[in-house]
Amino acid sequence: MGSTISNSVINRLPRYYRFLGELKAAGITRISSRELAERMGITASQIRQDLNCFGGFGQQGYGYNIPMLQTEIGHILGIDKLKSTILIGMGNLGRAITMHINFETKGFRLIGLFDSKESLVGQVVKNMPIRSVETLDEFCRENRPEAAILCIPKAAAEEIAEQLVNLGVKGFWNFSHYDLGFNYPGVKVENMHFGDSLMTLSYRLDNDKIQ
Amino acid sequence: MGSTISNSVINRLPRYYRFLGELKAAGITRISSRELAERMGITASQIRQDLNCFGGFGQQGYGYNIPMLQTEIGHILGIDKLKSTILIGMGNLGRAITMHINFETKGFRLIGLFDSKESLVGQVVKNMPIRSVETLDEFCRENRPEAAILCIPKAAAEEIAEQLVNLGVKGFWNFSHYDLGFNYPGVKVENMHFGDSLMTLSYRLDNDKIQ
DNA sequence: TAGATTGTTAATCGATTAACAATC
DNA sequence: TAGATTGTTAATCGATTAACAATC
Repeated sequence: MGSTISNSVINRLPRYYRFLGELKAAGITRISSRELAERMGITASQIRQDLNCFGGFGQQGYGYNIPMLQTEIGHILGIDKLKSTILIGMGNLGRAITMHINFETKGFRLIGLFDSKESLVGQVVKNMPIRSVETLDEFCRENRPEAAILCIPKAAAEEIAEQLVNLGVKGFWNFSHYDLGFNYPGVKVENMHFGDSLMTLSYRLDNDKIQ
Repeated sequence: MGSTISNSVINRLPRYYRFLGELKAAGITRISSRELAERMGITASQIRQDLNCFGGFGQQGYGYNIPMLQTEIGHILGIDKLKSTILIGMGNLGRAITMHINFETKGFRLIGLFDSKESLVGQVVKNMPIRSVETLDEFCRENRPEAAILCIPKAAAEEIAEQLVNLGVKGFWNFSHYDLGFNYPGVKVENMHFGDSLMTLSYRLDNDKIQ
């Protein structure tokens, strides 16, 4: 096992996790691939194929045990292994993410907030002080964050990403418009490109009128 | 032409638009598919295939004119046709999106902000008053928004989405954990599932160690 | 004209769906 | 046991890459 799982499969796992969580919350304990497929709007084949990348979690003639399957998928996603994370850029967006996201249920622990604006430094958000980016090196050498969240403009992101990669950061949750991806091979990047997503919606609204 | 363009192609268009914008800003006026491919980390074939879904924008022996190509892609994306949009849910996230996003350069015009919390109603953000969701029907019948941004929890999203679809909203930028997608055929949805993205990053950090 | 690079067709690759034997 | 549903192999479909003739 290892790195042979396709991106398409990995990107679907969180959605499975979510649907199974809802079913569990509704008190349902068992489901067939056929029924789950129907609820999710995909095919039963795809579900069985996807799951069997990681092992046989079902039982013939019965289906899948919902709480067990959810736990397994969470484990595959590594959300039970909290990874230390810092956030750079405490503007509107950074602040909202800090407040809004439940990191602990998604595999991360937010341990530091940073901004370059001196007027923000020292403010406390979610029980953490906003630190000066000047202290980033020191903080990282002491606390060894595995991941970083970039809520800063493109130009700043280029600089900071370089610095963080050198400090051993292995993964980025990237809200900037800087395409980190292929500049640092080996580093994992998940892009949240708001603008790209909006433009895609614009296209769909103006085109494919039917269905 | 019309609805025969694959999602893969459409999802790549905003990134082309972004890269061409940067090249234009750098004062470069001309580029070959080979060189653009190199900069973007994709193949030249893919660029030529993608562009030729919409027409021949290049010139043999020369390449592509950067400003012209960017304008064309913007036009394809429909970002030169502003679509009226409302935002529901003025918590941390909704507020950040209102402040942070440049809607006008991405095909949208934000015309209304809504929240159910009476304590927020009347507050002014970006020169717009936060309105009560009670007034949503009235506002939509008067202003006919084409799109809506959902920054509310799943349960609220289910209700509000139903209401908005009935009021003629044709597209959703969805930050909630409610999977609108297949409940309303014909309605366009772009999901921004923060949690899903974070979990995917978690997987990548814990797995595919090499490269 | 010769060189470069597109537009486009053909070949390859990967992902999704269908089918079915294994088995609970 | 009979019925149901998985795990898995085979078939199909779609997307990406390669190749090359057209043409600026």
